Amino acid sequence: MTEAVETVRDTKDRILDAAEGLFSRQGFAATSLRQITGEARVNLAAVNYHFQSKEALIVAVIQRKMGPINERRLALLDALESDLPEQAPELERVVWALFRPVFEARLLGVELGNFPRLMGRMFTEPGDWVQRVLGQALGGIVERFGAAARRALPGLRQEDLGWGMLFSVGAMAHYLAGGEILRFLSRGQSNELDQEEALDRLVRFTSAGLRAMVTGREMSA
Amino acid sequence: MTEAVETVRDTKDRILDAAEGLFSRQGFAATSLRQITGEARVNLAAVNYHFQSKEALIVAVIQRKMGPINERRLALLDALESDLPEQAPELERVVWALFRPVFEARLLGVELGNFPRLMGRMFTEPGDWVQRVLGQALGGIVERFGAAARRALPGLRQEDLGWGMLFSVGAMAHYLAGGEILRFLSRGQSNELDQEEALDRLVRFTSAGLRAMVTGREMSA
DNA sequence: GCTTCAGTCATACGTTCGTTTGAATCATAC
DNA sequence: GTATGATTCAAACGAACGTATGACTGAAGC
Repeated sequence: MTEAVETVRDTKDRILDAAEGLFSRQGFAATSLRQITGEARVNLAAVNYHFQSKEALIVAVIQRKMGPINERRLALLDALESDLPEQAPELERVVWALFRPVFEARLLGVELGNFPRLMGRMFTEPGDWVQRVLGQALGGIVERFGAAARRALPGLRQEDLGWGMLFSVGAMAHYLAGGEILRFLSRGQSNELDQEEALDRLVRFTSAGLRAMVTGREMSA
Repeated sequence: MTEAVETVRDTKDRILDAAEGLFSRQGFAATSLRQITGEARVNLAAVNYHFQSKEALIVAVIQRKMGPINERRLALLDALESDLPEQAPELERVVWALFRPVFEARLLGVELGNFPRLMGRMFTEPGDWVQRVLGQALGGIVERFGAAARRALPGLRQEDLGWGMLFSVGAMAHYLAGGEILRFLSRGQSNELDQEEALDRLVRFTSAGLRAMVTGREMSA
């Protein structure tokens, strides 16, 4: 009985879900609307009806999950800072607040689904406008977490922070997007993708890397 | 006088050069053969004549630069190990030998051109067969450098190494592929892309991260 | 000087792409 | 029950895709 009725919300969400999964596995350019509507079992024209274009669909896919993730990030950082109002929080805790929301299976009732892997792809996805959407969505996040990191790590210059963030985001994105390559690099020794262990490892790796970015500033040559 | 004669080598290389640049900027799927032949100023059919297909062209683009890079990597590592035959080389030196060839402007007479950026993209590129080409090209490298890293870092388990390599490759790939995002993350403070500084930063970041992967191995619950 | 053959060229093939159209279908309100 | 507005549907659009074809070009071999 329930399956006979398919509301608009069903259709839009089914499109978004199918698109998210296919984009994460194949990338934006290599995924056709016919694949998406086929997997979502909706009519081809539904994409251009509910969204206006393929490009707008991509933006919708990103924004649906990116907003809640960023809210959660800020909430975690707020909690950290109000926990010890006087002193700066430990660097590991700041980094943890940045990465944790991406690893959470459920997020304020929002299933992440295939979004983490898609998020990993986005950062290296070609196309100026994808980068623009990403930059717009991350603007405030970079500012807040950058300030927190510099408070947690005295001596870290703005320039050092930029490099550290670049590498950290790369490490995260690569893990999230990584399919077979993890198993390959570790030669089968790594355990199956345990989210908690992965988050812990990532936090430790990037925190140590960030610390190594602060230098005594001897003139290099 | 020189421009009137265009040999086969000219044509094949012009295709490879144009393809490398376009692939690195747009990705494989989003780049059409007409774009490539247009930029290379050769006939459309030349691609399917000199290479058999678009897919084979991609493989050719990758292998042209990947081989020399890996040879150079092994040469640098050999030099390191024969330098101090008794003791293990410092971790930073091992990591340096792994990354340095990608950053070198000239490499055994081979111009790297747009390949570094393409290399950054490849790791997150969708498509099973791209991953297969990559894995095949990197097999020996992972083995040799993994062993060297474990000798440089006693206590680093195979599992730890797998995670560390995953994050390290991600950091490298993200920097190489990164276009505007570096300037964005650093809020305009970072200097222009200075290859030497970038390599130094990357080595410091990933070495510190790798060191943080070795743990006392208390059962994590 | 004729043959040979690797290379280049314009052109077209069949397919798939994103998008559009207009009719059919449905729930809701009166 | 009939009108209304939103949604779904099959079908088609023109454009762009990767690939294939066959004629043309030019230097090398004899």
